[in-house]
Amino acid sequence: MVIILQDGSDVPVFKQIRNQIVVGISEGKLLPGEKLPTVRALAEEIGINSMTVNKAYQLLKQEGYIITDKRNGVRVREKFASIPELSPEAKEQLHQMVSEARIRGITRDEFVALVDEYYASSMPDGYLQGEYTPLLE
Amino acid sequence: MVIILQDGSDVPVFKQIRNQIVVGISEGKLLPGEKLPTVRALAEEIGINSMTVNKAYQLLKQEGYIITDKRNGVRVREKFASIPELSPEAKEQLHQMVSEARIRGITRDEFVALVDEYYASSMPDGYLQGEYTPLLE
Amino acid sequence: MVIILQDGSDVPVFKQIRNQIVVGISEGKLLPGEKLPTVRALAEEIGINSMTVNKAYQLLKQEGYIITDKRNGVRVREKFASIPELSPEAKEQLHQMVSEARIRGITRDEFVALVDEYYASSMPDGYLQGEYTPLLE
Amino acid sequence: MVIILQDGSDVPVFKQIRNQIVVGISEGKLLPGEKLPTVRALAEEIGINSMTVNKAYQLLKQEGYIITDKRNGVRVREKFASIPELSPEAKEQLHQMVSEARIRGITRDEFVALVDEYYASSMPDGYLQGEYTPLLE
DNA sequence: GTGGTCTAGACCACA
DNA sequence: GTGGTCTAGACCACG
Repeated sequence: MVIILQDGSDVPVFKQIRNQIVVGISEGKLLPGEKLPTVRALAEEIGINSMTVNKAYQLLKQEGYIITDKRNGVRVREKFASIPELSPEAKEQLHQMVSEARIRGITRDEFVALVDEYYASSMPDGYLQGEYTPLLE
Repeated sequence: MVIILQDGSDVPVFKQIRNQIVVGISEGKLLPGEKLPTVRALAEEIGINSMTVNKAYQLLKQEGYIITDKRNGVRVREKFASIPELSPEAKEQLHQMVSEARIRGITRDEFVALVDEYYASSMPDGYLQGEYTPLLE
Repeated sequence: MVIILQDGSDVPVFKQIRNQIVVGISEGKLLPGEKLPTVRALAEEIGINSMTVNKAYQLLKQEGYIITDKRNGVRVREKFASIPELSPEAKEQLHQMVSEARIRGITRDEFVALVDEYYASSMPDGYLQGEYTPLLE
Repeated sequence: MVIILQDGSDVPVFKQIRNQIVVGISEGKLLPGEKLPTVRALAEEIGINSMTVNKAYQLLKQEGYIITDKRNGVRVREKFASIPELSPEAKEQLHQMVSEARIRGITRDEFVALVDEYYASSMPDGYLQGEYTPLLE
């Protein structure tokens, strides 16, 4: 999987990495248990400092998306907990997005069509769910 | 309309103000053409530096949500263009949200239910649309 | 409140800081809402790099112990959620400690006496509990 | 006795082994004088490098939990000294745990209940005590 | 002035 | 060779 950094973005580099890996997991571009590049390798590949990659990995680890291990390096978690609620922050964000869409005159159906498009990209229901391994908020 | 600042939020204060005004417009708590408080008045009301309120208003003006008028102060725009596309940033944000929801095991229907809830809060179709006055991206 | 760094300790500096602040909150040496030193000030005070202090603060923030804010700097959270369960890691740690105590011949009563001693140092029941603001594991 | 390695744990492998053996002794799953598997056997059994097992055994030996004997291999110590004090590190750890429990709103009685549970799993008073054979700190 | 991010380069424990 | 920690110094957005 390739990480592509947006140049002038206001979202920090470490978070861009984190975001793209999360999307990758959701869409099956990163398989459960798959090994991720080492901190140093990824840093060199995308031309940034390894501490920044480290920061991204730490965040992903702490959120429960990946597992780091001296023996095996960094790997995508095998199974994810089923937490059928968005975080309050995500809900607020969605609320905000709907408001802006509404002002643009985007109808409910148009909005939902976009949601469906993204759901179509991600893996089928239950693909990642398994034994209880809670994600942190 | 009351602006409520979140205490420990990562969202900058000026953006919190901007966000709440946008939601207010979408949900009819701020009517088209309605006069907003002056920078200084709002700053005093919520107990922050007026530079910060100014920044929020500048952003809202630049995005086309409000209009500043020498005679009448700041007012909500009367009519908004119909731009039936989210901004690329918003789309990417939605993509990201769907991905994270997917990993949590949230189904398409559960997600859409949330969207519907927020659509129910906002004003009916076409409420704000009128003569062509494009929003800036 | 003074932070004292253990020199040859194998526990990382940023975690020592985090630990001492947590104990400080529990024992009332840091009051709810109290302002903590700035990143730079604390770094200088204990003679370490400010990124290390930053790391400690980030951790505390993410665990819900403190609130960082550009306006007000860093402050101890006002109210903590009541989560009447230790984390699985903490339970395992306690299990381990009891096992080692047992081998040393320390009786249950001797062990509990130590627990009581530490409980006596901390603030009374409900001192920090309030509206729901969940701690992260 | 079976050693089970936690996959994504922050606890180093050699320490996980050491910990489980200590708990095993305390709870009678490893009897005084019982022979432990050889380094190579255990390494193969749990699928890790034998250097790592060696490290665990060295630590256990240094702490006085096991005895290596040219003729008989590695055995659990027969009798342990009565040292009715936790190590300073363990005390500090307990202090830390009580502080965090306190902030979560866990009462003294709830905490002690957990301690009792672990004491119930371990062997009765004096089970391992005998002639003076001091543990190293 | 504040927290937050990033760099380049070093060192360490673990495996 | 791996992840993790720390440093010294720089820059940025927010307020």
